[in-house]
Amino acid sequence: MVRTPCCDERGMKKGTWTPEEDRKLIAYVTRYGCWNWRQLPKFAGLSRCGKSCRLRWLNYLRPNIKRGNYTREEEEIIIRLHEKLGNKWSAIAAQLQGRTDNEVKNHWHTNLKKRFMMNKHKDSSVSLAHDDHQEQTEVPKSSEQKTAAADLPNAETTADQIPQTDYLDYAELWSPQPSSSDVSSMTTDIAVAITGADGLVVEDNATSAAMETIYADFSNDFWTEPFLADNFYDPNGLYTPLMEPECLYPLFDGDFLYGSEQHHQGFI
DNA sequence: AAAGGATCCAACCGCATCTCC
DNA sequence: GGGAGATGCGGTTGGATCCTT
Repeated sequence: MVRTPCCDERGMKKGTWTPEEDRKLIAYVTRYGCWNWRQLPKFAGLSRCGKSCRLRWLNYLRPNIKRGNYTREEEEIIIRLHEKLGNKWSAIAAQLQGRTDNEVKNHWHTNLKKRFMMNKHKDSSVSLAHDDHQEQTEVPKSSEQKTAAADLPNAETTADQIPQTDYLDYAELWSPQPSSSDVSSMTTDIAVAITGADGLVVEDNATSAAMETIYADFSNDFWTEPFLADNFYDPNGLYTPLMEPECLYPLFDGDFLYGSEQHHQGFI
């Protein structure tokens, strides 16, 4: 959204991603997987560094990314895990299905931190002893973080299973915004979302329109025309990536990837 | 209505860690 | 074991948008 497009000294484009770039990246990763981020932009026809492609995919384009408002439960998990782990955003995000570390980090800095500190300040007037404990846990030493991370609950862990502290009244930390269960948009199934099926929400920002354009484009040429990377065919098979399941759209599991007419029509 | 400040969040940067040879 | 390259992670930036005056 934000950065002014520019190029670095090697001609690599920087700044905001265009719908066309998104389309290329989605097309490539869904078809070939993210086998090598360094090489990927070259084969995908992108003038971006691999790092930028990876970030864009992981934080924005990959499937099952939940966007929009956070639920009470999600905020509770973030607060509790942040107490326990510190700024281990990836570990925290791992406990929140569909949330990225970047998004969790942003949400913490823009919403939760403020309220957390206010609450902390309020409590400090009540109990200094508790505050001391909090100072320890809020900025854990790296070794302590590692230990805590090793103790992390698995992805199925609910907020109730995470140890609570006795000095926080989480009820005062909740966002005044409506629960995301009411209004949040979720790219649980991007492929379905872009079909415009009844009852489905799309992205609530400018990119949603871009995404629709991207996938609309698919109906025109992506599934019927050879992909750009095919033009770079390497007889040694170098271009052929390992298909990493986590890099694929769930919808693409099974026959759709290979052209199921039924799925194809649903997708478009 | 306009100006200025505050907020939000996508994206970049640099360092840490992992993996492979 | 160690060096090089790839990937992951957290801190930070900065422009768009929202809010207040």
